[in-house]
This record gives sequence, structure tokens and C-alpha cells, in this order.
Amino acid sequence: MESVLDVVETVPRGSATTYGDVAEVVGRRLGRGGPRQVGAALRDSGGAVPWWRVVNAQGRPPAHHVTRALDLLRDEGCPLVPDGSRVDLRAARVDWDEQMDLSAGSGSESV
DNA sequence: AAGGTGACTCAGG
DNA sequence: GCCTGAGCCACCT
Repeated sequence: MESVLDVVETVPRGSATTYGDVAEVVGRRLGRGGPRQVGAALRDSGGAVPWWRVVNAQGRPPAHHVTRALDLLRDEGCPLVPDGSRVDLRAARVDWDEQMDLSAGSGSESV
């Protein structure tokens, strides 16, 4: 099941989300799945999804592609902290209540 | 069945 | 702000 990838794909450009948030949104559909499973799914997905928009609770991208993710995020205009070493979750964090409504009501629909 | 691992999170020092 | 320890769930050997 690619629910995780599905949620990550709904993350708009210039924004970001945390593994915990994705885990919670996905967990709401699957009933289980911890933050680690989110990362596992992303790792398995390869590059089929904007994994760089997914960061940990510290607003920091995966240790394997920190520079890569930060470069992409900065290029997309994602609100990073003054240091540019991590994402400003306070501003970048996606409001899933709104996001779900948007993704469900227009554009990225499979139909 | 049991043990080890990992794109995580939270709490404490 | 950074490091350590414990908890967590799914997957692999």
C-alpha cells in the first residue's frame, strides 16, 4: 500500500511535513504504521515522491541527503531557518485538514 | 520463535 | 543546541 507515498505527493511545493504527521495521517487510514514505516516507504519509493518535503520532528531532512533536500527545498522556496540548515516547520508544516480538502476537491484527483 | 535493524519520536542530561 | 537512552512498529535473517 502506498498510502504514505500518496500523502507525501499531496504536499504542496514550498511546504513540508514531518514523518510523525505523515504517520498520523496515514495511520488514520491504515490504522497502524509508525514514523519509521513512513521513512521505510519513502526509502523504498526511490524518488517517485518528493521525499525532501518530508523531514523529521527537528525540521531536518534524512541524514543521507541533508544537503540534497535542503537544496531542493530552498529552490522550491520552502521556509528554511536563517541558518538554512533545517526547515522552519512553524511556517512550512502543512495543514493536512486543508491539504486533504484541496487534494480531494481539485487537481490531483485520479479520476 | 528469537534477535537485529532502521529516511523516527520523546524525554532527560 | 547537542547527545544519550528508551519506546515504537514493520521487516529481515
